[in-house]
Amino acid sequence: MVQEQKTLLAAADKLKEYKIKNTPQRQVILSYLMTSHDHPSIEMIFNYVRGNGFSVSLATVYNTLQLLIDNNLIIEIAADSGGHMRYDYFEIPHYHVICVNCNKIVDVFDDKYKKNEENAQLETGFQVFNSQYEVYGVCPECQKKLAQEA
Amino acid sequence: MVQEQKTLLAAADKLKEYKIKNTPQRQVILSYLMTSHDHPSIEMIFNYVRGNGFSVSLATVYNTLQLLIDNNLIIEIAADSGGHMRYDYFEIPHYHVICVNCNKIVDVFDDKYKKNEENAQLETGFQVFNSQYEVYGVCPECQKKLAQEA
DNA sequence: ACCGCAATTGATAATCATTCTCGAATAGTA
DNA sequence: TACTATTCGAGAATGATTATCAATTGCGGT
Repeated sequence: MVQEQKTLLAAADKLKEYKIKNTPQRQVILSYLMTSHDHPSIEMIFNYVRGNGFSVSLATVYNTLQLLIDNNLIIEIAADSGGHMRYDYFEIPHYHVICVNCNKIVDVFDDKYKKNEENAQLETGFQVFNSQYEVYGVCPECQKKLAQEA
Repeated sequence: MVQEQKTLLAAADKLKEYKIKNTPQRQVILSYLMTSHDHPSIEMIFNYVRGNGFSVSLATVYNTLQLLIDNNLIIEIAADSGGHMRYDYFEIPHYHVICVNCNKIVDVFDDKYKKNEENAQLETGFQVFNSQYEVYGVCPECQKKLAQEA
């Protein structure tokens, strides 16, 4: 069995686990997010699904992503400059370091930031179920580029 | 001197400090963000400025906010459901606890989350200059409401 | 205090991401 | 296999954001 089929099955299992009705579109979108680490935009997801021989419309991509967000399977990242939302499968807690120059997003698998959730709950009385940490800076490549220009 | 005038002067000082050219519109917008703690949306800011007898267009509100963001004077908060961006003066580090039901935003003045910036820099080689932490949950009021409905 | 000019404003138009609509297709169940 | 609620999708509608550009204005230099 080729790798591609395995990840499709993994996605199907995950959908079943969350009691989300399975469709080819949902399977492909989720499997893409589960295996790729490129924090794709809506457009990238749309192109990926069509590029792999599945039919899909933009409306379906939007609907599916919202559904996965509501089920806490994925998160939405606001990559500020450029203004496009990006999406990320979020089984393992991690945070994002974002380059404000080229919008690259790098994962850091460290869940220390999650410890603040407890405190947030105590301070505010909110019933907390998730949190997100994002760091802004300039990536090594852009540091070089910007130094040359100056 | 009335309070309102004081905050306008404070905003003017801040603009000078950051070498941003002073205009009435910028002064009012910044003073609003500096003194209000209601994390306003674009629309709220627009209405506030007009409501206080200053002329302004939406384009100017957008431009001014982007300028203040670029100067790290304010930050943009993605209040997910509803999808409207909210803005917050950010001199004193704090994080936001957001109600996913009513979109209320509560400040928690605790900068422990900022400690992760150092690690992010080490892990990724990025030159880090800022970070943002957001917690998602249900506020006490909405907890009651949702319990009653069930 | 005034000049000159680069920067800003603002009304409106243009753009473009996202949501809506609703008939057709489909998944899951019995 | 048949049934029914759900989902899909093409295109239209919406609405937030950005672009345009002439008129205005802030401000450093004189």
